[in-house]
Amino acid sequence: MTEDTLPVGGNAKERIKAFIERVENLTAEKKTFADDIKEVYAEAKSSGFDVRALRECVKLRAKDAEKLKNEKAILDIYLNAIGMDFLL
Amino acid sequence: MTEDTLPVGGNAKERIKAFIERVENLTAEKKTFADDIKEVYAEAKSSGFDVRALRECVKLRAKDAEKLKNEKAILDIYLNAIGMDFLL
Amino acid sequence: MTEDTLPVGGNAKERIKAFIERVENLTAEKKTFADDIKEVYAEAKSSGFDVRALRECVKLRAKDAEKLKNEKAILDIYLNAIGMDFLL
Amino acid sequence: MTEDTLPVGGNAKERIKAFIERVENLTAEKKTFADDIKEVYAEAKSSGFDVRALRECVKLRAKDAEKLKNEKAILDIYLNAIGMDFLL
DNA sequence: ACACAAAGTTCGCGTC
DNA sequence: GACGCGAACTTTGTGT
Repeated sequence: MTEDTLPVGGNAKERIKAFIERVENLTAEKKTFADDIKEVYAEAKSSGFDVRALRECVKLRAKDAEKLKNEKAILDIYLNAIGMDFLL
Repeated sequence: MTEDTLPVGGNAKERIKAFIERVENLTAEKKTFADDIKEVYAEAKSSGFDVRALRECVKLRAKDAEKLKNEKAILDIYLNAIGMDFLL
Repeated sequence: MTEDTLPVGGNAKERIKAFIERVENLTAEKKTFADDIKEVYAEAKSSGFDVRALRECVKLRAKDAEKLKNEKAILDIYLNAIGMDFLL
Repeated sequence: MTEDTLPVGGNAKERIKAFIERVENLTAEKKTFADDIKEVYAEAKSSGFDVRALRECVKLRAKDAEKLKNEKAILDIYLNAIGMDFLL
């Protein structure tokens, strides 16, 4: 019925279903943690902390410190060039 | 030194660190599952299946069937209007 | 002051500023059209048309017809495999 | 043929086509400028400038200076809290 | 609070 | 093999 675009065999349907279900299960697990992360930020916010800054910290901590220093050094040059020294 | 933008108290630093670490831990867990999902698709692909179609199936299954039918009905009208009947 | 990360020369600052301003001007123009597009959709919506379907049509029209037919054929096989025949 | 989901009238097809074509034309214009922006960055890069920093400058300049100062002040507090003082 | 829309990030692909 | 390009997904912000 459907040759040529599928690794034929009578069980192609079953295999397709199996792949999809595996993805769905994993996606559900993943969502769990995504929701947990949101909760943490919500808790932080309701405690008076700045969520934007927290997110930024997380992002920065995920990067290599040396690379970070380099990038900051370069950016500072450019910021100075355009007169935005107040961000240095 | 830093009052006013933080829920003061000498332990603000510790609380900030705690929030960030909780997020980082959850993010790591989340990444685990994201990676697993990729592996499933990679396995499917190397088995000869079409990853794009699989992804689309997953996306469609996540939606409500009735809503899906509705949307398809409307889209078909529009596709017909612009002469793309071969997609019906 | 800034050696090594910049194509030196006393006018590096000016060149940086010039690049940035060129980008900003082009960005402003680009935004004009982005806004116009939004207006078109808003007008369509307020005329009773389905914006989602319109967006989908635009996306589909931007693709090659042959490729589109192929993709649809494959997707149909997969949808059939998972019993979502009502989307065929 | 298609009543109920459309602002009926025999010219619904024409109106749909018109909306889509307007969007397509505007999209083409928009793409022109997007391409121009890329060219500017490419030129800057081939002149030895740091594209990442230039993009960052553009982004920062688009924001309100006061808000920027505020955000930086807050972020600095948080960075200090987590011991990333080298980014101050 | 929910959905829609916008932005940023990531991934896969084609090119050189 | 790397680089840039374009598409897709995720996440964030907003408006209802």
